Amino acid sequence: MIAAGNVAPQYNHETRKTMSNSLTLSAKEVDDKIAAGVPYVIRLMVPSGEEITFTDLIRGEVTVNSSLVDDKVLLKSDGMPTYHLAHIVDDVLMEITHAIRGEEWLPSAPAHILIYRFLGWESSMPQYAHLPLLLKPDGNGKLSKRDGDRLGFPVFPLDWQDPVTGEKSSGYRERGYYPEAFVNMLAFLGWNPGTEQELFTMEELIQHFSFEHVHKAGARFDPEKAKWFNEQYLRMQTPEALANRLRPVVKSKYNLGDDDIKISSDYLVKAVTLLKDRVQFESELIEKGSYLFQAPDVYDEQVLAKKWKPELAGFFNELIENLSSLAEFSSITIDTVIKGTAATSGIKPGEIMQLLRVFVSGQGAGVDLIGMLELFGKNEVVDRLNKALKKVN
RNA sequence: GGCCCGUUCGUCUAGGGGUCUAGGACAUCUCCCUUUCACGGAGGAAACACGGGUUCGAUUCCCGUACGGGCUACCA
Repeated sequence: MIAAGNVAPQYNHETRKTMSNSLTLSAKEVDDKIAAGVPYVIRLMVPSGEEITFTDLIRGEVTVNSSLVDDKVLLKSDGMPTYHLAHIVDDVLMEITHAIRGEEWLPSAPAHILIYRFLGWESSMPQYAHLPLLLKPDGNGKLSKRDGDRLGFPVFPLDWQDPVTGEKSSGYRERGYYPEAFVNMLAFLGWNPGTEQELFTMEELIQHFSFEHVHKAGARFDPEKAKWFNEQYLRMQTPEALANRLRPVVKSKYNLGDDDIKISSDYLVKAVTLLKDRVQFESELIEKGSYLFQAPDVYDEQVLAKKWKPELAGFFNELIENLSSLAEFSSITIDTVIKGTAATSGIKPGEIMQLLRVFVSGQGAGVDLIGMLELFGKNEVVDRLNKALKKVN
């Protein structure tokens, strides 16, 4: 089993007879070489023409003829074991019951079975399960870390920098995926519960998982579905929890004081409630809802070009006045005032609703308008309206 | 190239001889809701790779072909 090996293509039961190794050299020659410090490796001597059968929990019985298995290196010339030897020793010492790994290990599994056998450890051999691989969303081949940054989704759980190449890869956590969503999404790539339930907690996953329901073919990764899982978990968060996590972000982004109303629980919870069902990530709360925390400086040009007419100034001034005189500033009273003012001015609500939204938020589309006005409160709304009117006139 | 594993809507998949007119989800399309955009609701389009068997009957079992994936390192 000892070979003075360099690069050796196809080192197996056939070719080893033609190589310089402990099988072809005399015992003395071998001893001399070792004594002389000639580097060597120790290989597994695979028998020829033997059927090796093992049970894979996912694929059932797999049979391979040993002649097809090559003489794997077990101990490298530096004395370190290869994975082939190491994982077996580890697993036996740790009393591992199930060896679950990717399908790329399937071809070397027969060699592993042989090692257990030769070591007399067959009775402590774990059960093997070879999981299907994750494939690229586009093109061919298995998913690799490069695909992630190329296509804009993470591949690793956490941000990671290759210590050798210095190459950086973004992680799920840093991209804002909930750990629960990540686990749930991953579990469904290749496995399914056999029911129509898709959202599983870790406890449910542990309870329901079974190898029989693992699909055999590789699964093409779908970034859209991954986002969908996160969206589902975001929906499950309470507005209070989201508000608490949003507070420091809003505070520092807009440089707010500790007692600023915009980071009060009341304001934040209402803002989050308005935003919650429109986003997939917590980071979008502030990206898509920035106008809830800061009055706009720019106003949607397209909407303005299409809807704004100088004649409307009178109406908006009147609206500001009517809103100002409101004793109770609630969605019901706000709604009534807007419709009422429009009616007395002979203006259809359709003409001014979107303008109102743009004046107050800068954007042509967004969260519920009336709810947003109520959230702002009377003074803020009046201020924003005056500011906007000054700008468009 | 050789060997191993696989193949149901665009994608993830259910289904394991008749109940399949093949189910769900993501994505997509239409409509409703909403004086916005989303969300939500309703509906639509969309698949058993192909060829041989076996069988009264194959998406389901067997074989072949095609295609896909993996392995083929003193890496895991």
